[in-house]
Amino acid sequence: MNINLTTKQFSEKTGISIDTLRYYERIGLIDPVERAPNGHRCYGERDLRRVDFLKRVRATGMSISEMQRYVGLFRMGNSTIGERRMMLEHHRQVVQQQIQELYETMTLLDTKINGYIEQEKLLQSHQNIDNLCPEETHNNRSTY
Amino acid sequence: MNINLTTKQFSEKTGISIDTLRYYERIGLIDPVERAPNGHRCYGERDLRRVDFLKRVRATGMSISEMQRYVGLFRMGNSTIGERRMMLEHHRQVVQQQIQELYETMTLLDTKINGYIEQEKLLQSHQNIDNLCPEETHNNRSTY
DNA sequence: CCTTGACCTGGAGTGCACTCCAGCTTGTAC
DNA sequence: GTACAAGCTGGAGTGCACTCCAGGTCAAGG
Repeated sequence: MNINLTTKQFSEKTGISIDTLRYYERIGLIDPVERAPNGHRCYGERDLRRVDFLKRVRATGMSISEMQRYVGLFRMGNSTIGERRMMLEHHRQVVQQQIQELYETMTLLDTKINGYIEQEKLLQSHQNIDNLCPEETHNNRSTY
Repeated sequence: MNINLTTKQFSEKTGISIDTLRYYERIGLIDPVERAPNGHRCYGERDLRRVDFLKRVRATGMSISEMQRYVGLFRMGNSTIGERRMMLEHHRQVVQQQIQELYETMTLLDTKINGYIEQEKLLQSHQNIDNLCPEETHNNRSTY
């Protein structure tokens, strides 16, 4: 079951660029990757699981330095489990808030989209009567 | 009903820093704000509505250049309504995907948090029997 | 043997979205 | 009347998270 991927393969599999992978290794987000005899990196399952995790938290707004802190705690062993749990609980809250905000924005977008659809209909009908009241079609509400 | 706010008041009301407000004006995201006789900015309702909108889409990941494009279209009048609607529809999709991703991450976080809680309990009980099997408490799974 | 392409390293460069600064004017409080 | 906060401008600086680059090694194919 052990996988053994080249940098390129691993990059394609994770969707993270080669440069970013090396960067993550440099700054300690992933442990030094195993090397083939020729010095080339040899990514394994462990790396895949870790990068998947990092990718998820990164994509949901955890900063690099926070991730570094988390990984640092992980390396220190069991004594830091409480702290790690607290970090994840904190991030969970952040994620929760983001979801809230996104829903609110989606509602706003729906309202605006519907407004635009209405305006488009109106413009259509005004066109049909040969643009008799152009000023009426120029809805100059100040809201974007 | 007309409001008339100083830069500072407006900044506090919108939660956007003074510098950012002036920056948004500079790059055309908001129209030149009215001025008091002394040259100081005088933010009104129109600005408030617009900034609120910008803030929302910004917070949900629309880039500055996209916002500039949208605002540019707005300025061009009714002929761009279709395009604006399409932009908002596109952003709606982006928002939708973000929500999806956030939910998935939340599930992951919950799993991890519960795992940590279990481990904490285990450590607790091992401590109670005076750490007889320390290697067992050192759960060395390779996943962060 | 030579080219091609994937990989390596350390370090420099990039783009985004602000954020800060110097040097100025203006308005209010003591 | 003088301190002091708040405002103004144009331009420079910052921090983040990558991303690119020069200059090199190595392995396989023609």
